[in-house]
Amino acid sequence: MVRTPSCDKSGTRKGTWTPEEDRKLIAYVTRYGSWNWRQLPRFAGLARCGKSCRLRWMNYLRPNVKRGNFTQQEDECIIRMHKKLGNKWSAIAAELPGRTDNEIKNHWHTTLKKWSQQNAITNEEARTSKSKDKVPNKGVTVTLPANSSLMSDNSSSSPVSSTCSEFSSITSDNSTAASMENLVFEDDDFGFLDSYNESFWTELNLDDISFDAPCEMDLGDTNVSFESTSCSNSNTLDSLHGSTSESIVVDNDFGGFLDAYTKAAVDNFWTQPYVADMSHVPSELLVPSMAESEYFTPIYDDLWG
DNA sequence: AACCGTCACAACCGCATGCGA
DNA sequence: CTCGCATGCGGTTGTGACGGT
Repeated sequence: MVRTPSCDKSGTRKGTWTPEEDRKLIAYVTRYGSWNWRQLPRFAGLARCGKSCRLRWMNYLRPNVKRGNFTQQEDECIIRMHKKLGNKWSAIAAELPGRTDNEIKNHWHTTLKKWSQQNAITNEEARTSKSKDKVPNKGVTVTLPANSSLMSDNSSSSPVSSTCSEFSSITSDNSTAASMENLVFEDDDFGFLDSYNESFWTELNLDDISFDAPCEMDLGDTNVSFESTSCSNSNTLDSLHGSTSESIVVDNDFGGFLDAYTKAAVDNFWTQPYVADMSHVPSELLVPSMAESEYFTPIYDDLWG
């Protein structure tokens, strides 16, 4: 699942990002911001193109990126939005806080596309049979299969057919087509899953997932959790290089993201604005070899090492 | 145990778009 | 208006994991 690192002719690295590269990118972006992606790798000491840095940051390293399996609700939202918007992955991603367009796109192509197609066939068959019976058909129903990642081993008793009518089907009726953004999940909203599968919550770590609006700030309840259910590697950053067994859940405020690292960091380091006035950046930092210097290394060794 | 096909997903590539000079 | 640059977006590829034989 991991690409073999390689270099192109100009010496720019390609392929899988290493933990060390991630450290450098996080260190730079959290402190100075992404003021120019093309120039950033040079200043951050990364032998990567700006595009690659941006992609890595946007899809995996930035705060609020939610990892782990897609929930039933997310799956249904994706299917519904795709039906409505087509391959507008960024627009669909906007409806799913914490999910990236790339992740949604991959999930669609590997899983949901098939379901959707199968479902379309099923609906067509149902429509045909119903029309024979002269029964009105209201809207298009999308039912996720019981053997999905969420429905690992149960079938008829799946949440889809149980008490969560809000998500039990997806119709073309606009009145029920609320976006995920507008959905408020109370504890009870997932109550229907309680009787479903004991391993469900531990596998997905949904108890820490927040659907707060992106702009919502709640510093009093900052919730940052980096969880690993099976990986023995305690290095948080390294766990990013694991697969889907980890879920990284960060509430939607950047301060919270930074707070997660302050324990081991130099106290006043993180209190400085992460978007710095570059005129005050020590000149020695503004050279390609910056990251090879000792300037950052001790701090981030403490943070992640 | 070895092989093979499929799956999942990280990452790359090329084009589109936005914006300032 | 045009050009060039930076960024965003969607399609596609490459590779390891995994399950079946």
